[in-house]
Amino acid sequence: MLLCIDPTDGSPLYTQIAAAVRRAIVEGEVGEGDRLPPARELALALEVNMHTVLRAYAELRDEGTIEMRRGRGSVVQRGGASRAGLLRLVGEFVAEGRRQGLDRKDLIELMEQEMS
Amino acid sequence: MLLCIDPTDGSPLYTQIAAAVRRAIVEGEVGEGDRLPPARELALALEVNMHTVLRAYAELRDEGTIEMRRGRGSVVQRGGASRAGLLRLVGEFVAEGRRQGLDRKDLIELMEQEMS
DNA sequence: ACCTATTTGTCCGTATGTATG
DNA sequence: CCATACATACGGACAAATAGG
Repeated sequence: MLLCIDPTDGSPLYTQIAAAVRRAIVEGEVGEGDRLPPARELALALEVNMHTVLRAYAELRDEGTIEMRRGRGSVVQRGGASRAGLLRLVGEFVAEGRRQGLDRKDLIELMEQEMS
Repeated sequence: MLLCIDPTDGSPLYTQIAAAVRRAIVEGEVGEGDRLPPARELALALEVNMHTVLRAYAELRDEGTIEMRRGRGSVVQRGGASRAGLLRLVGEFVAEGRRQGLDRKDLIELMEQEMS
Protein backbone atom coordinates (compact mmCIF):
# COMPACT_ATOMS: atom_id res chain seq x y z
CA MET A 1 0.00 0.00 0.00
CA LEU A 2 1.62 3.24 -1.16
CA LEU A 3 0.35 6.46 0.43
CA CYS A 4 1.14 10.04 -0.44
CA ILE A 5 0.53 12.97 1.88
CA ASP A 6 1.56 16.61 1.66
CA PRO A 7 2.36 18.52 4.90
CA THR A 8 1.95 21.86 3.10
CA ASP A 9 -1.48 21.04 1.71
CA GLY A 10 -3.57 22.99 4.19
CA SER A 11 -5.93 20.16 4.98
CA PRO A 12 -5.17 18.26 8.20
CA LEU A 13 -2.75 15.36 8.03
CA TYR A 14 -5.23 12.86 9.47
CA THR A 15 -7.75 13.80 6.78
CA GLN A 16 -5.18 13.28 4.05
CA ILE A 17 -4.18 9.94 5.51
CA ALA A 18 -7.81 8.79 5.73
CA ALA A 19 -8.38 9.83 2.11
CA ALA A 20 -5.22 8.04 0.97
CA VAL A 21 -6.25 4.84 2.72
CA ARG A 22 -9.75 5.09 1.20
CA ARG A 23 -8.17 5.39 -2.21
CA ALA A 24 -6.00 2.36 -1.58
CA ILE A 25 -9.08 0.36 -0.59
CA VAL A 26 -11.05 1.53 -3.61
CA GLU A 27 -8.20 0.67 -5.96
CA GLY A 28 -7.97 -2.77 -4.39
CA GLU A 29 -4.43 -2.33 -3.09
CA VAL A 30 -5.85 -3.69 0.15
CA GLY A 31 -8.84 -6.01 -0.05
CA GLU A 32 -11.75 -6.54 2.31
CA GLY A 33 -10.61 -8.58 5.30
CA ASP A 34 -7.01 -7.46 4.85
CA ARG A 35 -5.12 -5.78 7.66
CA LEU A 36 -3.97 -2.20 7.38
CA PRO A 37 -0.41 -1.48 8.47
CA PRO A 38 -0.12 -0.89 12.23
CA ALA A 39 -0.43 2.79 13.12
CA ARG A 40 3.10 2.93 14.49
CA GLU A 41 4.56 1.47 11.35
CA LEU A 42 2.64 3.73 8.97
CA ALA A 43 3.46 6.74 11.15
CA LEU A 44 7.14 5.91 10.86
CA ALA A 45 6.93 5.61 7.08
CA LEU A 46 4.99 8.88 6.72
CA GLU A 47 7.09 10.65 9.35
CA VAL A 48 4.12 11.69 11.46
CA ASN A 49 3.02 10.87 14.96
CA MET A 50 1.30 7.55 15.66
CA HIS A 51 -1.76 9.39 16.97
CA THR A 52 -2.18 11.22 13.71
CA VAL A 53 -2.46 7.91 11.88
CA LEU A 54 -4.71 6.56 14.63
CA ARG A 55 -7.02 9.50 14.19
CA ALA A 56 -7.28 8.77 10.48
CA TYR A 57 -8.01 5.12 11.24
CA ALA A 58 -10.66 6.17 13.77
CA GLU A 59 -12.36 8.24 11.08
CA LEU A 60 -12.46 5.20 8.81
CA ARG A 61 -13.83 3.12 11.68
CA ASP A 62 -16.56 5.66 12.47
CA GLU A 63 -17.71 5.66 8.85
CA GLY A 64 -17.81 1.86 8.80
CA THR A 65 -14.92 1.25 6.44
CA ILE A 66 -12.61 -0.60 8.83
CA GLU A 67 -12.69 -2.33 12.20
CA MET A 68 -10.08 -1.62 14.89
CA ARG A 69 -9.22 -4.03 17.70
CA ARG A 70 -6.24 -3.53 19.93
CA GLY A 71 -3.70 -6.28 19.73
CA ARG A 72 -5.20 -7.46 16.48
CA GLY A 73 -4.87 -4.45 14.21
CA SER A 74 -7.24 -2.72 11.80
CA VAL A 75 -8.96 -4.73 9.07
CA VAL A 76 -11.10 -3.61 6.14
CA GLN A 77 -14.77 -4.37 6.75
CA ARG A 78 -17.01 -6.36 4.49
CA GLY A 79 -18.40 -3.79 2.06
CA GLY A 80 -15.62 -1.44 3.04
CA ALA A 81 -14.54 -0.87 -0.54
CA SER A 82 -18.01 0.30 -1.60
CA ARG A 83 -18.29 2.51 1.43
CA ALA A 84 -14.86 4.02 0.93
CA GLY A 85 -15.67 4.68 -2.72
CA LEU A 86 -18.85 6.51 -1.85
CA LEU A 87 -17.20 8.51 0.89
CA ARG A 88 -14.43 9.51 -1.46
CA LEU A 89 -16.91 10.77 -4.04
CA VAL A 90 -18.97 12.79 -1.60
CA GLY A 91 -15.75 14.21 -0.18
CA GLU A 92 -14.54 15.34 -3.59
CA PHE A 93 -17.92 16.83 -4.41
CA VAL A 94 -18.21 18.80 -1.18
CA ALA A 95 -14.59 19.97 -1.39
CA GLU A 96 -15.02 21.25 -4.94
CA GLY A 97 -18.31 22.91 -4.04
CA ARG A 98 -16.68 24.66 -1.12
CA ARG A 99 -13.80 25.75 -3.32
CA GLN A 100 -16.33 27.40 -5.60
CA GLY A 101 -17.89 29.22 -2.66
CA LEU A 102 -21.14 27.30 -2.51
CA ASP A 103 -22.88 26.71 0.80
CA ARG A 104 -24.77 23.75 2.17
CA LYS A 105 -28.07 24.80 0.64
CA ASP A 106 -26.54 25.15 -2.83
CA LEU A 107 -24.93 21.73 -2.67
CA ILE A 108 -28.09 20.00 -1.50
CA GLU A 109 -30.02 21.71 -4.27
CA LEU A 110 -27.48 20.51 -6.85
CA MET A 111 -27.86 16.99 -5.54
CA GLU A 112 -31.64 17.08 -5.51
CA GLN A 113 -31.58 18.25 -9.10
CA GLU A 114 -29.19 15.49 -10.06
CA MET A 115 -31.49 12.89 -8.53
CA SER A 116 -34.68 14.08 -10.17
CA MET B 1 -12.55 17.31 -28.64
CA LEU B 2 -12.63 13.53 -28.42
CA LEU B 3 -15.82 11.93 -27.06
CA CYS B 4 -16.50 8.33 -26.17
CA ILE B 5 -19.96 6.88 -25.73
CA ASP B 6 -21.17 3.33 -25.32
CA PRO B 7 -24.60 2.33 -26.75
CA THR B 8 -24.66 -0.79 -24.55
CA ASP B 9 -24.02 1.10 -21.32
CA GLY B 10 -27.58 1.23 -20.03
CA SER B 11 -27.56 4.94 -19.29
CA PRO B 12 -29.23 7.16 -21.90
CA LEU B 13 -27.09 8.29 -24.80
CA TYR B 14 -27.82 11.97 -24.18
CA THR B 15 -26.63 11.56 -20.60
CA GLN B 16 -23.42 9.96 -21.78
CA ILE B 17 -22.89 12.69 -24.33
CA ALA B 18 -23.48 15.41 -21.76
CA ALA B 19 -21.05 13.70 -19.39
CA ALA B 20 -18.45 13.35 -22.14
CA VAL B 21 -18.71 17.02 -23.02
CA ARG B 22 -18.43 17.97 -19.36
CA ARG B 23 -15.30 15.88 -19.12
CA ALA B 24 -13.84 17.59 -22.18
CA ILE B 25 -14.54 20.98 -20.65
CA VAL B 26 -13.05 19.99 -17.31
CA GLU B 27 -9.92 18.62 -18.97
CA GLY B 28 -9.56 21.84 -20.93
CA GLU B 29 -9.96 20.23 -24.35
CA VAL B 30 -12.43 23.04 -24.97
CA GLY B 31 -11.93 26.28 -23.08
CA GLU B 32 -14.42 28.83 -21.81
CA GLY B 33 -15.74 30.90 -24.70
CA ASP B 34 -14.97 28.14 -27.21
CA ARG B 35 -17.66 26.79 -29.51
CA LEU B 36 -18.81 23.21 -29.24
CA PRO B 37 -19.17 21.27 -32.50
CA PRO B 38 -22.55 21.83 -34.19
CA ALA B 39 -25.09 19.21 -33.15
CA ARG B 40 -25.43 17.86 -36.69
CA GLU B 41 -21.72 17.36 -37.02
CA LEU B 42 -21.26 15.69 -33.63
CA ALA B 43 -24.27 13.47 -34.27
CA LEU B 44 -22.71 12.30 -37.51
CA ALA B 45 -19.41 11.52 -35.82
CA LEU B 46 -21.05 9.62 -32.96
CA GLU B 47 -23.57 7.93 -35.25
CA VAL B 48 -26.56 9.08 -33.26
CA ASN B 49 -29.53 11.26 -34.10
CA MET B 50 -29.05 15.01 -34.06
CA HIS B 51 -31.81 15.37 -31.47
CA THR B 52 -29.92 13.15 -29.07
CA VAL B 53 -26.97 15.54 -29.19
CA LEU B 54 -29.29 18.51 -28.89
CA ARG B 55 -30.87 17.01 -25.81
CA ALA B 56 -27.41 16.65 -24.25
CA TYR B 57 -26.57 20.24 -25.14
CA ALA B 58 -29.87 21.39 -23.63
CA GLU B 59 -28.95 19.66 -20.40
CA LEU B 60 -25.64 21.52 -20.33
CA ARG B 61 -27.46 24.76 -21.06
CA ASP B 62 -29.99 24.21 -18.28
CA GLU B 63 -27.24 23.61 -15.76
CA GLY B 64 -25.42 26.78 -16.84
CA THR B 65 -22.41 25.16 -18.44
CA ILE B 66 -22.93 26.36 -22.00
CA GLU B 67 -24.97 28.90 -23.91
CA MET B 68 -26.96 27.96 -27.04
CA ARG B 69 -27.92 30.54 -29.64
CA ARG B 70 -29.65 29.74 -32.85
CA GLY B 71 -27.36 30.33 -35.82
CA ARG B 72 -24.33 30.94 -33.63
CA GLY B 73 -23.74 27.57 -32.08
CA SER B 74 -23.10 26.55 -28.47
CA VAL B 75 -20.30 28.16 -26.49
CA VAL B 76 -18.87 27.32 -23.09
CA GLN B 77 -19.97 29.87 -20.48
CA ARG B 78 -17.67 31.85 -18.25
CA GLY B 79 -17.16 29.59 -15.22
CA GLY B 80 -18.40 26.69 -17.29
CA ALA B 81 -15.38 24.57 -16.47
CA SER B 82 -15.91 24.91 -12.72
CA ARG B 83 -19.59 24.20 -13.10
CA ALA B 84 -19.03 21.20 -15.30
CA GLY B 85 -16.48 19.88 -12.83
CA LEU B 86 -18.90 20.18 -9.96
CA LEU B 87 -21.74 18.63 -11.92
CA ARG B 88 -19.54 15.75 -12.88
CA LEU B 89 -18.65 15.11 -9.25
CA VAL B 90 -22.21 15.23 -7.98
CA GLY B 91 -23.23 12.96 -10.84
CA GLU B 92 -20.64 10.38 -9.94
CA PHE B 93 -21.58 10.55 -6.28
CA VAL B 94 -25.30 10.12 -6.86
CA ALA B 95 -24.76 7.35 -9.40
CA GLU B 96 -22.54 5.38 -7.04
CA GLY B 97 -24.96 5.93 -4.17
CA ARG B 98 -27.82 4.63 -6.27
CA ARG B 99 -25.77 1.65 -7.35
CA GLN B 100 -25.33 0.80 -3.69
CA GLY B 101 -29.04 1.03 -3.11
CA LEU B 102 -29.09 4.21 -1.05
CA ASP B 103 -32.03 6.58 -1.24
CA ARG B 104 -32.23 10.36 -1.24
CA LYS B 105 -32.29 10.60 2.54
CA ASP B 106 -29.16 8.48 2.90
CA LEU B 107 -27.25 10.54 0.37
CA ILE B 108 -28.22 13.83 1.98
CA GLU B 109 -27.20 12.48 5.36
CA LEU B 110 -23.82 11.41 3.97
CA MET B 111 -23.34 14.88 2.56
CA GLU B 112 -24.38 16.64 5.74
CA GLN B 113 -21.94 14.52 7.68
CA GLU B 114 -19.18 15.31 5.21
CA MET B 115 -19.83 19.02 5.62
CA SER B 116 -19.88 19.10 9.42
C1' DA C 1 -3.05 -24.77 31.13
C1' DC C 2 0.52 -21.12 32.47
C1' DC C 3 3.58 -17.52 31.98
C1' DT C 4 5.93 -14.05 29.37
C1' DA C 5 7.15 -11.10 25.59
C1' DT C 6 5.47 -8.75 21.71
C1' DT C 7 2.19 -6.47 19.07
C1' DT C 8 -1.24 -3.01 18.78
C1' DG C 9 -4.87 0.13 19.77
C1' DT C 10 -6.57 3.22 23.92
C1' DC C 11 -6.21 6.79 27.34
C1' DC C 12 -3.90 10.32 29.85
C1' DG C 13 -1.83 14.85 29.15
C1' DT C 14 0.97 18.85 26.59
C1' DA C 15 2.25 22.30 23.09
C1' DT C 16 1.12 25.17 19.25
C1' DG C 17 -1.46 27.63 16.03
C1' DT C 18 -5.95 29.65 14.76
C1' DA C 19 -10.29 31.52 15.18
C1' DT C 20 -13.60 33.97 18.21
C1' DG C 21 -15.40 37.39 21.44
C1' DC D 1 -5.01 44.10 21.78
C1' DC D 2 -6.08 40.48 24.97
C1' DA D 3 -8.37 36.34 26.56
C1' DT D 4 -10.70 32.44 25.58
C1' DA D 5 -11.89 28.39 23.13
C1' DC D 6 -11.04 24.99 19.74
C1' DA D 7 -8.52 21.99 16.61
C1' DT D 8 -4.29 19.78 15.23
C1' DA D 9 -0.23 17.17 16.22
C1' DC D 10 2.84 15.07 19.50
C1' DG D 11 4.62 12.21 23.69
C1' DG D 12 4.36 8.69 27.32
C1' DA D 13 2.09 5.20 29.87
C1' DC D 14 -1.47 1.59 29.77
C1' DA D 15 -4.28 -2.65 28.63
C1' DA D 16 -6.21 -6.18 25.45
C1' DA D 17 -5.04 -9.71 22.15
C1' DT D 18 -1.79 -12.81 20.38
C1' DA D 19 2.29 -16.00 19.93
C1' DG D 20 5.98 -18.97 21.83
C1' DG D 21 7.94 -21.75 25.10
